Amino acid sequence: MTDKKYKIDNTWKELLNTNQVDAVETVDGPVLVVAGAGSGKTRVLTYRYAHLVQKHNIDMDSILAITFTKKAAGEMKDRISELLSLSSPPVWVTTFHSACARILRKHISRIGFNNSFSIYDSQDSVRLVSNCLKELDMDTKQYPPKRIHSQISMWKNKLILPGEVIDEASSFYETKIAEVYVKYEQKLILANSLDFDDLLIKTVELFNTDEDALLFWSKKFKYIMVDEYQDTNFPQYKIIELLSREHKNICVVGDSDQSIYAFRGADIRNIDEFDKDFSNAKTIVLDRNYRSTQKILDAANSVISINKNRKSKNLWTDRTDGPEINSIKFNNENDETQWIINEINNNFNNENYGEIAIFYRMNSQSRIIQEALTREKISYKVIGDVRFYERKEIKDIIAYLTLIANPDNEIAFERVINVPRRGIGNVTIQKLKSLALNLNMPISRLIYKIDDIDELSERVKKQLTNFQEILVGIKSESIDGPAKAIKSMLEITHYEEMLKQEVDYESRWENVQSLITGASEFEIDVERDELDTGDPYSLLTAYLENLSLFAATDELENENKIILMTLHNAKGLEFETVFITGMEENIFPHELSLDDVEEERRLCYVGMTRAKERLYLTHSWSRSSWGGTFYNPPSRFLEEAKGFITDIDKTDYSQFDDSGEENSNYGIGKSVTHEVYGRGVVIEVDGSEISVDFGSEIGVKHFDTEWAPIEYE
DNA sequence: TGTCCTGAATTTTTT
DNA sequence: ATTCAGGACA
Repeated sequence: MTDKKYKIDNTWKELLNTNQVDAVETVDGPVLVVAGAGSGKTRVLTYRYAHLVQKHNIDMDSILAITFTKKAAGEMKDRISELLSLSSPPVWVTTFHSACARILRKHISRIGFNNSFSIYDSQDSVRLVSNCLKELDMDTKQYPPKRIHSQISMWKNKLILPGEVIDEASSFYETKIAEVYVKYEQKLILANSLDFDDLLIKTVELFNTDEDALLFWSKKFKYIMVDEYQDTNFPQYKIIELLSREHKNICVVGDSDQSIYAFRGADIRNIDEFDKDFSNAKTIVLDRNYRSTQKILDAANSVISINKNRKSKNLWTDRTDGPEINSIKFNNENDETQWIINEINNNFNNENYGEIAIFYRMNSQSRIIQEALTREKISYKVIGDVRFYERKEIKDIIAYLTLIANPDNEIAFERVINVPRRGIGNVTIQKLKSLALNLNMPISRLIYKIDDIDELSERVKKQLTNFQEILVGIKSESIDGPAKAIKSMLEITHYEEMLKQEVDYESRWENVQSLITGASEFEIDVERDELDTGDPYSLLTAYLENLSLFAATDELENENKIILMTLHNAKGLEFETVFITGMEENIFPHELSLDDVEEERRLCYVGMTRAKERLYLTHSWSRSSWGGTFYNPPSRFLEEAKGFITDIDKTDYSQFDDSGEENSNYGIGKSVTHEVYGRGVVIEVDGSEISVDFGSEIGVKHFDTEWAPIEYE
């Protein structure tokens, strides 16, 4: 969609319908915009923003525009920048979490934290839970850290404190988890760190306890807009309620049919009760769909209408023409993927790949699609794929930087104290841990006091001193910013030499190089006036925050690449052609979500309504995962769309058969073909274990020749 | 302290 | 199918 530049001369009104214009022009007081799928919600929000700036002369620093995902925030920034011809995007068009991070960077000291706090991502948080369990002598089998963490997160989102949980625990199990919660909170404080939930909760706490801070921020933001309001949770509701107290110019936009985040505490109540929470609220309904054909709307409506307790909406469009929606059945996921690629090749070329999106329920489903696209040399982009930042080499480097910015970060410390190997083993770490526990100080602080610790051998003390010197060395160069910090970390720790020992050294080193590139770009882009000038490491801190809250891979540019993403990530976007894959029971709806199928159904509705022209729903008779093969019946959502979709049977479309051949003569340098990865070269043989290099895009994979689907050429 | 081996876990969705 | 953590052993 190309928006014309916003001009004050009212020509912009020609692009909008009456209700949309109303939503743009109603700037004062509470406004609820009920915006159905494809009703031009983003356009309304961006024009409203432009209108505030141009017509009402509102400073951009006084407008807070909140979206849910990093991707949505990026989209909105781009479109506003285009409308207003800005050279750099407005700072306060952002996600809840990063808005809160920014607020807390300024004022968190007022509630007893240090402004240089670290942000723990989910991985870090789960690790911290794991540490708590160990300290409490609890079995991680009986108490899986991941599940415990999500329970803790649920409590936190309801603003229930550890003490209250302890008091009200009704079972032994609950008491035990409550104890973990207590410890977890203590450890976070000790580590001067916040988890994702804390970013919201501490902001609420700040506003509730510090009148000045609340006044500062609620006076600052004269206008507040919140997108995807149906997905706000309780702390988020609190934050906007508090922030809008002063000016009361709060505009929320949402659609309860598209609420898909209940699993992380989103509460539809927030949007349903908006007019009770904010008195004299005006409601504007956008029910004209500009995106999809009637066929697509009919099918989507048919599915969503199954949900009970739903305020029914009447979305309409004048696009009565359009191709059929096909529901296609395959033998297995390889055929499914291959057929999709052929269909793409028949209808598209590299000029218009950008119009295609492939959706799936969970990220793991994307692997096979990526591999097939790579093999076919079709350019694609995976959205929301955080794996880059989860790679070991990247996490290691980030951990060093984190430790510079916040020496109290326990998780980062444990990660790198012996990476690269420097002879500090588990025994030493355990000693340091129990010592730290006794002294109630972060383990990372201890290394500055090693001379006072008698339990350690001279050799270990020397190694610890060495580690401390490494940190000091990196720190002195980190003032120049993250890129320099990374380079000096690599140099001082001889990290590359360690990587050279790995079989896939080259692709790992490439990752390191792109991390440095990203850091340099960040240094150019960053809003320097937003930084805390009192802190010499604020540039580094900002970079780290950017990493944990905005992955660089998340920008959705017009690159003419096929877009791959989860259904959750698809919200708010639109494409000419959409494939929704894996339409099978237990996949979608996912087997772990069967207790809330209505939410899965909304997710299906969101996915279907992304399509403008052409929608494909595909499913497989069999699918392999966990090294086994599973047979799931077609998704119930296909049945629910019956009458509006056309079934096609492609189970005779056999591109892949299962004839496995035994091979015995593997040797270094031989070419092999892998069923999934394609051609590669054997680079190492060790008994029945071989390593195969599939080139720079796929990298080196390790197989057991007894099992791997490999053939000699 | 480091290495090798075995067995278990992995896969829900996002910040 | 692949990776990872923990335990035994060098």
